[in-house]
Amino acid sequence: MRRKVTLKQIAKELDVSISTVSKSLRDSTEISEDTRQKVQAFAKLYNYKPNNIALSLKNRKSKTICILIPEIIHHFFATVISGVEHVANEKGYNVIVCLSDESFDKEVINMEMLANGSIDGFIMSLSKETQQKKDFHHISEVINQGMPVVMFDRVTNDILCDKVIIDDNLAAFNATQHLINKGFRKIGLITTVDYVSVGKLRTEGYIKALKTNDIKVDENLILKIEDTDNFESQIKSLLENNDLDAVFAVNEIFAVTAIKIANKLGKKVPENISIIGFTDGIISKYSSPSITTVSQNGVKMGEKAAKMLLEKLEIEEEEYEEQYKTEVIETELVERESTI
Amino acid sequence: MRRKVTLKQIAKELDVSISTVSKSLRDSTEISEDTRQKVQAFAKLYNYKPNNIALSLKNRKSKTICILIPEIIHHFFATVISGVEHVANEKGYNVIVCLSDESFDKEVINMEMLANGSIDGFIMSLSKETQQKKDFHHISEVINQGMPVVMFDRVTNDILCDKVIIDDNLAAFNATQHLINKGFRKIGLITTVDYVSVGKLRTEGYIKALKTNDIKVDENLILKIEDTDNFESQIKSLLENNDLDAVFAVNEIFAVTAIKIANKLGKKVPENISIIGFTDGIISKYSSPSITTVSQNGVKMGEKAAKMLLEKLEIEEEEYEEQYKTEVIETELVERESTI
DNA sequence: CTGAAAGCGCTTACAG
DNA sequence: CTGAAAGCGCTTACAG
Repeated sequence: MRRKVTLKQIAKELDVSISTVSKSLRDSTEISEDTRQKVQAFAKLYNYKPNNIALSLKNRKSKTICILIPEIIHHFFATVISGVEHVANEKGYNVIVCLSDESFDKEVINMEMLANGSIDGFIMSLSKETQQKKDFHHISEVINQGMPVVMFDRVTNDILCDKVIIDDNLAAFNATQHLINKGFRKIGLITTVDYVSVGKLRTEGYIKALKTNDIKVDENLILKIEDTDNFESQIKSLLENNDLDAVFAVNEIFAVTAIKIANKLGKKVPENISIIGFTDGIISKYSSPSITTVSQNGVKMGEKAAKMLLEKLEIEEEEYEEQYKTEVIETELVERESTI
Repeated sequence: MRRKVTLKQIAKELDVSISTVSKSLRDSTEISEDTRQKVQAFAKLYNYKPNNIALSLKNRKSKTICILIPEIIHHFFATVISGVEHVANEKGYNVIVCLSDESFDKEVINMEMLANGSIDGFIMSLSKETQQKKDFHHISEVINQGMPVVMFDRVTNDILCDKVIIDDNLAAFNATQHLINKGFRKIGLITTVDYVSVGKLRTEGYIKALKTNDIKVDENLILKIEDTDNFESQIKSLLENNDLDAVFAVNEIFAVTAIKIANKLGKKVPENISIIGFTDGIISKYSSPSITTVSQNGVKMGEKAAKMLLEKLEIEEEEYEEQYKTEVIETELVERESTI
């Protein structure tokens, strides 16, 4: 077991100063061709690699960014990570992934822990609990310290920073309009409780589409799910008690569950009831029937968020101006087998 | 925008030495109650947090580990990350997630980049390309430097280190035996090419089960898929050209695709053909019919791997002995609707 | 062309 | 009880 070699050791071996070694390795013209070659050869032989931590301390940046998300099991977040990772790696940045598990406390702890030099910036999507509490002090604190933050998907207007979102309202409007265009009027909505920002926006888009088409909004057709553990029975009641033409679900789990329950109730999808989901994940793709869905393009969101963050990190402090952008990523309706 | 406060600044403000500040904050008994309180109050007011990077450099450890995986989009890997993250966070460690994208080069670059002080240890699953090349020098190099590595799932016998695996052979044997017990004899296998270690082991388990039950192994019923882009047609031929009773697929994508194709060919699952998959992911759970599958328990694998790694990290260098364990995580057959 | 010094932000053995 | 010094591993302005 041979420990990593340091500049100091090389200097000692070669009987030169540490400065000379450092400069030689960085190809400084200050150093004679001769010494440079000697040092470089030696360094190569011993497989010298500069210590990242020392560099971080010296440069006051870690070349590492953090993506802080509520859950990794959700396919959407996994795709975002994938997008972030690619852009970051390309620019020589590492990515720390942190999970808040939808908990406010964990979100705070994670941010405080990493904001002390470990990372250069955050990409984050709010936990449910944070959205509910509307307490964002941990985020504004980090921003106040001069650390850039990019929020995506679950964002808040209470914090000024770069954001990457989709137009949830419009996407939901379009999905609903698509169903209306097929001639449906009794369209159910399976959504989340209102404090989840994207759920609320999607609900609004649905309502707007109905109103635009002079369809009366029937609260009985709107199911707001709070608890992700036991929502099957709620969906069952919705489908049982209302003779729906179609359903718009704000995520793919709700959509696929609706299909399963419809089947059990003897309603064929899409013959008897059409279903549209949200988020183009593997469930939608591999479900039978495969699910027509609003494609959210997590990879693109991640890439964009990473690009925005790195841009902020790369500009010199002097020319830094506080100017925040909100990028809206295009969604598209992917038609599959769950709609006629 | 107010920068993070340092010991130096506090020292200056309070007109004491940096050492005194440092000791006060660490509650050293060397310091008078008075100074201690004064310093602590001031630090709290200015929200002082020690700089992680400086601590890392000083302590020669970063309290960060890396999980290096081929893909994050695969649900299995996402669950492993989740397990690793929980255990690590509990012990005050951060987790860097790196993706090799199944590429040998990316795996090497990632490891070399992080092995220089950024992290204290690796948890990893080999990329396909690495398994194919059988080139593991990057891993042995890291281990030689004294950095602990824990491999999981896709491991190799060529490297001595801690490992967390499932008994792929046995799990496949059991799954196949389950089908045989139902009275099936014409059982197809959809697997990967042999250089993917787990694919090979699962293939062997399948063959062993057949042989144990005196069923002739028919190579025509074994489909080895190399390219994940275009395997539908291959599965289609398999199902079309052979009147199978059942299919054992080594992952859930293959399993769900088999179901879809069977449906299209007019074969009902499970009435006409039973299907068992591998990896208990969301696809298996939400597919219609839901899929009977070998549950791999990624969370548990991740937790175990993290525990093993942290254990190595926490023991003192002196008492460190090179002793490697291979933990086998139990699998279980989750019966659902795709088998009779 | 080479090296000593200062510094990034911290800790700690040692001196006073 | 307090502080100066050395050190973690590096870079770089400056002196010689």
